[in-house]
Amino acid sequence: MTIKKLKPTESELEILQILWDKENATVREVHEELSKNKDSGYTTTLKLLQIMFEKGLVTRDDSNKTHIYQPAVTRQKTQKQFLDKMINTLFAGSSTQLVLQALGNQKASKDELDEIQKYLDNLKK
Amino acid sequence: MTIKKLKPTESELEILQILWDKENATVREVHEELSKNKDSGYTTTLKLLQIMFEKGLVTRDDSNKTHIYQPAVTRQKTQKQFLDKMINTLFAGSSTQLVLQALGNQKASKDELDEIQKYLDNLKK
DNA sequence: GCTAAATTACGATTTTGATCGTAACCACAA
DNA sequence: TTGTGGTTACGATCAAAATCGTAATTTAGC
Repeated sequence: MTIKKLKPTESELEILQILWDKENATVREVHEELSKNKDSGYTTTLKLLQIMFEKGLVTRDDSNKTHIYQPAVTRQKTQKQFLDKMINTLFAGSSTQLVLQALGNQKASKDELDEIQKYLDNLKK
Repeated sequence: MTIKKLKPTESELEILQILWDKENATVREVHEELSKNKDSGYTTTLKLLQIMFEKGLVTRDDSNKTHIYQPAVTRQKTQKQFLDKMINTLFAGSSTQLVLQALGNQKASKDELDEIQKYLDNLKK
């Protein structure tokens, strides 16, 4: 069970986001969605998906002419992967620091804060 | 005063970390520190610092033969920059999600949890 | 079967980041 | 003066990622 430590690139992350949201999608669908934020050609998107397939980041159903892609890595695992990395390279290994910074940076609603609070209480047992 | 939105690369971040810790440092000092984790040549570190200087990520005192480098961007601002980016590309814009994930991933000490709690209380006013 | 439209496959190019080799430079001591 | 050790400057190379152009393939409609 060789755990492949493949870190998606920036572009691959954008595509994963779309696939996570849609569950699955064709190249065209992914491309349409991508086009809202950037403008690169259709074949670029295609190529990226092909590369991601080779890397094992996505799977695909190619039984029909138009292939259908699905994410092969979970949102959660990927989030964790990047969070850990970030904690190490930017927060000197302290997740607490990251949390404090995140809380300070963004304005969270009362409900959200409550949710965090609840989770905290739970953690502290 | 358009602050250039330069995103440090992975390698540049490693160097910034060192400079933030040391306040300032020579190329050799940075290189020594870097060498603990990776092994690349001295001139590589030098080149990186020169590029970072051109980008405005660091300043330097070159009044002496041995130049002394200082960070030109703050740890805080850089952390925020990457956090925001991450929240957008991986957490669908929800900082709360990121916080919960971070709290779940890493084990924090009682003291740290208390600290977060305190901060939370403060936020909720 | 034949063509048109859409798709995939694939190679080539471009860009960016990281790495290094070598020359030039400088200070100091023998 | 000359050489030595440590430094900066700079170009070249290497690797990875992103982008695109074009050919081949497939399917549907005639």
